[in-house]
Amino acid sequence: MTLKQSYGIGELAREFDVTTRTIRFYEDQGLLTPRRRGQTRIYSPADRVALKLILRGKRLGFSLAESGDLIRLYQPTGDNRQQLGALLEKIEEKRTQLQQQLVDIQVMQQDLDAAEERARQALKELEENDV
Amino acid sequence: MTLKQSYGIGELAREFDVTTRTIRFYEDQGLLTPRRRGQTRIYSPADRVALKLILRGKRLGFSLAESGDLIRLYQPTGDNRQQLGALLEKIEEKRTQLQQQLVDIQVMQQDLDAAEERARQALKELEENDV
DNA sequence: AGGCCACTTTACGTTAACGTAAACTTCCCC
DNA sequence: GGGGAAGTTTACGTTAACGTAAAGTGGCCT
Repeated sequence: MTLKQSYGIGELAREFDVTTRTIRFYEDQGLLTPRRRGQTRIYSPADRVALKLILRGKRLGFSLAESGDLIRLYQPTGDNRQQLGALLEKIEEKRTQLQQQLVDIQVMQQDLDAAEERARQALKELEENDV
Repeated sequence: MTLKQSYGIGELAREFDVTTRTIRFYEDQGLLTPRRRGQTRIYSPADRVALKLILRGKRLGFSLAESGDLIRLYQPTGDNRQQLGALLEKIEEKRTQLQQQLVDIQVMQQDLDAAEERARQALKELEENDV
């Protein structure tokens, strides 16, 4: 048994812990493109991947527009040289941004280490005064 | 010659490339606490560090409230056990979040690698049709 | 048939994080 | 003493990313 090949909106909502409103909003923004059965939305595995990308982007502070860019980086569009060039530029740009974020995270982690150390030290001193 | 020990608002704005409006807004939110000379704001090195923290936080998608938490992690407040405990919890929480972000970044970097590879491949095929 | 889901559309409301404009004060310079 | 330049307060405006309500549709169960 391989992957499921279609999903309902409630199903996705539960899986990723977002509201159906949110999912429909992303469609409004052009980030998801479900087909319809009657008037009901049916989502493909590609839509599911896109949603996953969006939420990952959110955790990193990306705007929906930025996540839209990322999604498009995946869609192998019949491209000419112009577009492929622009694409490579965008990729490079994102790479730079991610690098910066990596550095930011590392610095913050060190800051947290220091803060924890100070807190533990303060606790220790309280203990000693207790004795 | 050591560090400067006070800064003007315009000075900070230029250094960090934000508007003075933004800096005053952060003060409104309780994230900066400049003293005054007359009616003019004078910022301490601590304020400058706080501002740096805020902007780093922004690059990682933190809200101002979250950055406010981080700033407070630095201010060695005369603490009792209760507060120190809560502090250590907060630190642990942030740590977890940063870990998740690290993973997210790594996955995205791999995705970018794949996207770049595909783009380069598409370019190559265009070249070959040109010959 | 009645009822209960899960789904739909439409539309107005909300919050965060500033932008933008207007109308001052202060200081410095010529 | 007139005019920038940089600072200030007050206040309304704006954008992104949804929340929230209202009213309707379609299936399935009993």
